[in-house]
Amino acid sequence: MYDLILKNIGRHITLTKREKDYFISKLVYETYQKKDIVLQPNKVALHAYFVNSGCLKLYEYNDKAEENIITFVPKNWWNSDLYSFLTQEPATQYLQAIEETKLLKLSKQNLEDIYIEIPKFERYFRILHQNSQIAFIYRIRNNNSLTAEERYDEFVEKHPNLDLTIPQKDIASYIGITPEFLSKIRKRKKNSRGK
Amino acid sequence: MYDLILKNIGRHITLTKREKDYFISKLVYETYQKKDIVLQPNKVALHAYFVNSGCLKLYEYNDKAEENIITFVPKNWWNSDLYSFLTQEPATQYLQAIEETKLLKLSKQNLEDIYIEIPKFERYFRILHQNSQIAFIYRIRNNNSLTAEERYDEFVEKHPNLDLTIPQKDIASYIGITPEFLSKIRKRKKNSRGK
DNA sequence: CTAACGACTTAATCTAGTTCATTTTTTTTC
DNA sequence: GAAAAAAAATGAACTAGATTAAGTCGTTAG
Repeated sequence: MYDLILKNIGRHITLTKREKDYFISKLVYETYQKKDIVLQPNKVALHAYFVNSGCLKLYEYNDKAEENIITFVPKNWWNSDLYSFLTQEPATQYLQAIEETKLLKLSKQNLEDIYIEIPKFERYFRILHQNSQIAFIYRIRNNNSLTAEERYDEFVEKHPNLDLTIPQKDIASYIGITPEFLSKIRKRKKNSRGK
Repeated sequence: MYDLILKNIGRHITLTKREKDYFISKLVYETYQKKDIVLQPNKVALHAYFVNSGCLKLYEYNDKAEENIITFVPKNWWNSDLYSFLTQEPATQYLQAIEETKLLKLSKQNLEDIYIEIPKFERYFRILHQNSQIAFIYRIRNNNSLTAEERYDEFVEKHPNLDLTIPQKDIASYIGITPEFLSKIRKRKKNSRGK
């Protein structure tokens, strides 16, 4: 149950048995079914979530009432509405299970305690945020310089498993196009492969 | 000379006099003139840079040989080619002064030493990366759901000073449109204001 | 079992933004 | 301060992708 998260942490920092136990004692295990909402706007993001199995999507509605997928949160990743979690103001983002998903949740208060008790965790999360920042820069670059088709190719390459399980419209939203246009792209691909 | 950076750090962590001196001893002060290149592809990003005065731009060329502005780095911000800095592989990004700019540079090795000597710095950079991540998510959302004109408005609102000093084509690149179209947007605005 | 709802497809039409080519303005350089 | 170079403006033609609308499957709930 805690293997995955401990292994994840172990890639960046080394913990003693006691520290591991302390950390784990701060986590709460939860299971969500497909389409269950983990976090929603107007509630405060009291927790950060680690995906032990399954997958979440993080999204928001824009002023045109369109669903806007910010990112998928697959197994072995942390996420939350980061701004809300940081400031403890109401969230603007939804976090929702796209399949049966098991989470380990960590409250803001417990995390603050952990930072004090085991400062190594500052390093752990520093590295994670640093990596995320790199990934988001990469994505902004892609959005600005690739065509929709190229972005789709990248997505499939990066998440070969997700391409099958998640609704196409969610992929479309993630790469910033309409579902209709993604459908067109796929058709184009199928034809050019077929000939 | 070190006031700005110490004040910046002081917003997140508290240092003793000795720690401040230690930290400062690891920094190197440098002045760049307008258009000087601070970092370029195929060199390794050996340093992270703190802008003490002036402003940098961080950009990359895509495969169509177009300049792609990732971000501006104004006074009081850190930056580098983060991926190269992290892995010590050759950079892919340019870091260039857009006006006379004074930098404090910190080598990867010195930073590693600082993390060991003063672990509080893990916290400092954890918070900075966390904030950056939030800002990049916000920008991805804007790129996906706002029109070019709305993005331009946001840019001007957020960087009222930059709007005047940097070339229009750089703003266009930052918000992900062609310089011609930005020119058109500006004309439209001028006309609608004038009437 | 079937109604109904959501997801996907298709196709016609439309438009925000691009491309290309030319001219004007501003900035740089010597 | 003139010449050269870079940046900005303008406008016409074009296109990637959006919008709208209709039709086809699946899947789920009753």
